[in-house]
Amino acid sequence: MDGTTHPTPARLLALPSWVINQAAIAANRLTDRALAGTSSRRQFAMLAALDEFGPSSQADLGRCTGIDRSDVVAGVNAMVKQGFLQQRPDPADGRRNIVTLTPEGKDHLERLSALIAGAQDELLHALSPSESEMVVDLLKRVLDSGWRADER
Amino acid sequence: MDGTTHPTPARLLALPSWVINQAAIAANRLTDRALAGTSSRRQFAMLAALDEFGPSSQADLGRCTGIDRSDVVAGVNAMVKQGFLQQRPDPADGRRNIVTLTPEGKDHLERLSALIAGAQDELLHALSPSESEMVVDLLKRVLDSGWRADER
DNA sequence: CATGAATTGATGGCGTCACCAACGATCGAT
DNA sequence: ATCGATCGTTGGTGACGCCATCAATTCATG
Repeated sequence: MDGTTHPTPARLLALPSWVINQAAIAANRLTDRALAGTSSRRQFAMLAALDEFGPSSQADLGRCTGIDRSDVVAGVNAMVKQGFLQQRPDPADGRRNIVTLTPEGKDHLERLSALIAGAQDELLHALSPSESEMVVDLLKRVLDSGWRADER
Repeated sequence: MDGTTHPTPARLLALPSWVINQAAIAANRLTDRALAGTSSRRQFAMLAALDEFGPSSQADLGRCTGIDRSDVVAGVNAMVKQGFLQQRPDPADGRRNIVTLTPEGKDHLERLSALIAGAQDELLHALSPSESEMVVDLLKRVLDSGWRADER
């Protein structure tokens, strides 16, 4: 190896899973830096879900965001403590907690959303808008083809 | 929320970073299951690099695979212990260790390669070959546009 | 040649993440 | 009334990405 140049092995570049993972590493690093400790990506996902679907149980929250039930707990607790979420038992089902987005939570969501939007631009500045759209659409089809954690 | 269906929030589907990350989660899960404890993804990357570039220092190994120097150590030690790698000091540079792929390591690499190839097919079975190629090419351009860990 | 900057292997640690197993409580269907 | 499924919760696991630091060594500078 040269020492000054660091080419990537062709065997890795030929692996979609490798390339996708490296892209995800870059994407996560950029968004984490953009968020800069204000919140985690997971919490943003939960806020976004609550904003779009309204009050939900924690299990539903986890399902639509792809987050494990057990991991939703910590996120909900933290954001309740911050005043972004409200948690109350479901009167119609004693098992469930109904989680609601507070106005402060909504504000926080919009704040985070702006920060994350900037990260997207950094991440994809090498691609044209139509190319960016193409990557996203293709990857969405990959996701739709299955392979959530519990399935299969 | 419905409880039986679990739609993904549009705000997340609109984020390239989110979609890429979810795809990476699926990709990693599939490859990890394919490897099934025979080796880690990291170790495969290191084997692939050594096979393609020949004996390298640990630092170079880490650079071309995107693995931190400190994490290369553990991987090398483990694979030396397994007989897949050989480690000797560089006579020309007292700081470096020269890591070499053994014949057993080469065999192991090919074994892992076959397992991982299967995972790629599972991952991308919803896309045509040309579409798969397109995703990979586009993501490679994203990677080329920078954002390795130490830069910037 | 002497000095300081840079690189290397290595250790230890950090926080996040995805995931799993289990539990008591509760609900639903039979 | 019973059994299976679902809920929130706890606890834990392993891999991962990353960082700070260290002594040893090399290299570039004067």
